[in-house]
Amino acid sequence: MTRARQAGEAPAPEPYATEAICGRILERHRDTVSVRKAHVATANLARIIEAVLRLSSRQGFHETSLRDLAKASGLSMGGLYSYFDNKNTLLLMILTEVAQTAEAVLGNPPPGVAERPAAHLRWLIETHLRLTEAMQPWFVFAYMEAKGFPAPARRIATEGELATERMFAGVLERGAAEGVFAIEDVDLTASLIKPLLQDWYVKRAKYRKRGTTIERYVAGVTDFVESAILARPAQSPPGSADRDGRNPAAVP
Amino acid sequence: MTRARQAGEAPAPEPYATEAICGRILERHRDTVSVRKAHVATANLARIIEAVLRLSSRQGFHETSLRDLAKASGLSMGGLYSYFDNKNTLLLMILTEVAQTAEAVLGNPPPGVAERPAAHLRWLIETHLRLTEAMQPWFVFAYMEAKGFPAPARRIATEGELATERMFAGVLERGAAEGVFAIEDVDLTASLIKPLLQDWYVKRAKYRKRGTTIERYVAGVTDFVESAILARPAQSPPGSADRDGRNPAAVP
DNA sequence: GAAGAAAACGAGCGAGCGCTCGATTTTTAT
DNA sequence: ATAAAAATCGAGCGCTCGCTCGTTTTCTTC
Repeated sequence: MTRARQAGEAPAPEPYATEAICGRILERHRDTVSVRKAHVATANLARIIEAVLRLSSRQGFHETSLRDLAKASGLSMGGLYSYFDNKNTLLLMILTEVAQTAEAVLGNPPPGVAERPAAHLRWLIETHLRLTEAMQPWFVFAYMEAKGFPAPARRIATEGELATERMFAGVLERGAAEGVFAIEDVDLTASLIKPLLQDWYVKRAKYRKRGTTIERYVAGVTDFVESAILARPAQSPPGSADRDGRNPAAVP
Repeated sequence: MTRARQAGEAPAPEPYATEAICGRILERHRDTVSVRKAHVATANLARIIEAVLRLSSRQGFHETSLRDLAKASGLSMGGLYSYFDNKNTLLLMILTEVAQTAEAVLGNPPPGVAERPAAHLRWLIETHLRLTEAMQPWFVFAYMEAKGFPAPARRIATEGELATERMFAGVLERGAAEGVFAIEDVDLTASLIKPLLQDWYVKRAKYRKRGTTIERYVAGVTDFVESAILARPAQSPPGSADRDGRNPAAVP
């Protein structure tokens, strides 16, 4: 996904800065961006996307008019259309970048990790949380704005989600086969881990207000998940203890 | 919240049918609804809300025009305005109903349950899941559409969420004090349980496609949470096992 | 079944939307 | 310095939006 930089160009010190990400977007959309000088195009695209992420987080993408966006990004109405051919394309640029980045980062565990399910699971949790922290506005946007759009945009978002869920399911499967994890339903368990990770960026404001650090959250989720699924050799299987409180459902 | 019905009126057999809920909404908004005959108003309000929930789930509330809504509900443009004074009020009607129902149902455990934390936690999980299942379109709407709206609507939604989270924190706190639960950080754990419950209605389509029943999901979440937090007398505390795979974060 | 009240109707209003395109400014090359 | 090319500009177009209000239909009552 990330291409090697040309010699002489300064190496990006911060690969998840808006400008760096927009460089990658530009490569993927050279045909829709009519501005040819790369550094100008990258800088302006970064201002546009920074603005659209900020405005959309407040009022939603649909409710963000191109006039608002022009004002916030410092370009004119017509100027914007040098960077995308219509508003939907702008949305797709962001969604595909998020999906591709997530797949590229989470799909490449460091050597030695993938072989040990317990370590791999740990790495997936921590890396997922740190990636979404570094690109928080992007992931929130993808999560919130994917709904209610023409099929292609929706597809990209849900496919991306399923892809990472499948990574978790794969690790759990291998761990269960090796006897490291004790899991009844692998797919369901993978489904339950996903929202624990999404909560960190979807409800970021709540955790910020409480002063919860990412280190604390990583540790909390890791402990929670491991306590739930790690095989405990000298003990009865989970779910068999404390079977008292079975109450009739209050809702018919 | 639910008032006693007048004698002679048929008792509602299904308290979470759209019509029944709309009856309650009507009581709360008698002043904004100009139609005076109760059964006419209830029926039409139900058709309006059923339509707006359906259309919004596809395309979002903002993107649902009142012309679409008029067509889908079988009323005219002007007719709609006999039931709300502006589009925002319609949104607030739904949000407040969801928040009030959740608080009323979850805040009233059957006698005997609230005294035993383990049973109370179980009841909260199952009741939350069954309530959101019975009112799924309502909860999805509240979750998805609360963003990007004037402060009051946003407030209602986030307050409702925090209220139920506090119920969980309370139970966990009591259980930890009694030694039934082994929990390091009660507030963080309560925060982690919430998204497990929300996932059931937010990603309902995924679970439907997989054929996951609500019974299966209730059991899965209950086991997952209990395995993570139930005190295990004859064992080392959670988080101390398998501390090998600590890897450096891949994301700076 | 006629008269009054209640409810429903839908064309029309101003405003704001996404998008275009000829004019203008800035950059590059000679 | 100047001309060609690239980039930017912003008023204007057609359209849809939320909302109104005089008219028509339906229901109630005697």
